[in-house]
Amino acid sequence: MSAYDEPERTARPATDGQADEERADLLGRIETEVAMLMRLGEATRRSDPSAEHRVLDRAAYAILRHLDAAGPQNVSALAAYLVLDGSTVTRQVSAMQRDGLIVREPDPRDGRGTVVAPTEAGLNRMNAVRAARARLYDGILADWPDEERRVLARMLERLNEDVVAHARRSRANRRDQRSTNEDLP
Amino acid sequence: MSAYDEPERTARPATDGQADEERADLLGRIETEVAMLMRLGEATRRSDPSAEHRVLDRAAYAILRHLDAAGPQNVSALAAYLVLDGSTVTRQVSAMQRDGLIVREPDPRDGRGTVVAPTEAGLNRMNAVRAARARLYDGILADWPDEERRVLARMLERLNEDVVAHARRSRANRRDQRSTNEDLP
DNA sequence: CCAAGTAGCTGTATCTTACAGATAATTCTC
DNA sequence: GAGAATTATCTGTAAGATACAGCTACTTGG
Repeated sequence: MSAYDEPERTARPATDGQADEERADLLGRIETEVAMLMRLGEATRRSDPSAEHRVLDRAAYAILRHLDAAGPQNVSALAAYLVLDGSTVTRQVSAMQRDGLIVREPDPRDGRGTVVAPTEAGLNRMNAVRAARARLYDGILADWPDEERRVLARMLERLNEDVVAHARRSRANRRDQRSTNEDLP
Repeated sequence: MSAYDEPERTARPATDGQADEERADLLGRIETEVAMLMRLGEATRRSDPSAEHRVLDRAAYAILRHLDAAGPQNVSALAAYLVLDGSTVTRQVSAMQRDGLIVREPDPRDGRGTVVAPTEAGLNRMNAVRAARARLYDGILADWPDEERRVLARMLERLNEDVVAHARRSRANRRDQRSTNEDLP
């Protein structure tokens, strides 16, 4: 955890000020664009005239996708994968159960746990939403040649990997700090 | 709504089925990653140990950036640029005024309007946040060589342009529909 | 000068998520 | 094993971000 405290870069060869500036500018551009993209998220979904986006909450969709891809899971595993608080997953899962999208059963291997599995209806709904979103992005990226789309996909995948990794690291850090603080009073 | 029942792909020229499939898969990947990135937004900001992110709301930051880049503006112009509802901007701007980040003056050229301008304090705050975010992204992208970062920035910029264009188009569409409907009854 | 349109504001509602605390079950330690 | 520490889930509550509908004040085109 000490690699974390250090701003990771102290004295630096003064030689290459211009390159440094370009690096800083790049970060600024990336930061700006990611912020914009995140802010636009809701607007984009709402802008989808096909209304399919309304049938699944953000987290619900992500949960179904992950259950589909990785099989039945308990709440904690979902929360960890999705970088969400357990309480959030619990609530989403409750709503999804009410709507018949998933089933919840006690974990046979751990009496505290609950295993969540998608239902047929849940998977159908997910696929419908997925298709609608694909159409939406096909519209947004109408002018992009395939090669560019491939590059975009690759970049986003790598970015997300690193964002997730970073979020997990920081979250773990914060947990540690909290429990350390609790010792002090 | 009938497109909904169909699993999205009926008879289709069998000629190029493979390329089509790859295109669909690409869209799926992009859709997945954008959704994930948007969902991660809050987590990422919260994960920033430097806490600067707390001092500015999402929209407040975007507003200051735009005021900085494009000069004083009235509320509507800000809303249009940021793809936000006017009421949202109004509220943000009120809070920002309370906090001394911007000043609001009647528009000399239009008695209905209000011109919003950043204060020194506002710009300082924005720059602090910007720097903190740049640090954050430098950490997230620690393993990325400059060339990759450049590609990422370019891709995100183009994606956002198209997302914004699409959101505006759809928004206009919806407005038209609404007013058309109003005529009917 | 009046009708139609526009800018901004306020009330209210929705969605998404987190943190803190409670409960129950599990695992570790001696 | 008995008690302590840990973990999984759930519930209560709160905060942030944003939109839509309706209001007032102002502007503008005939």
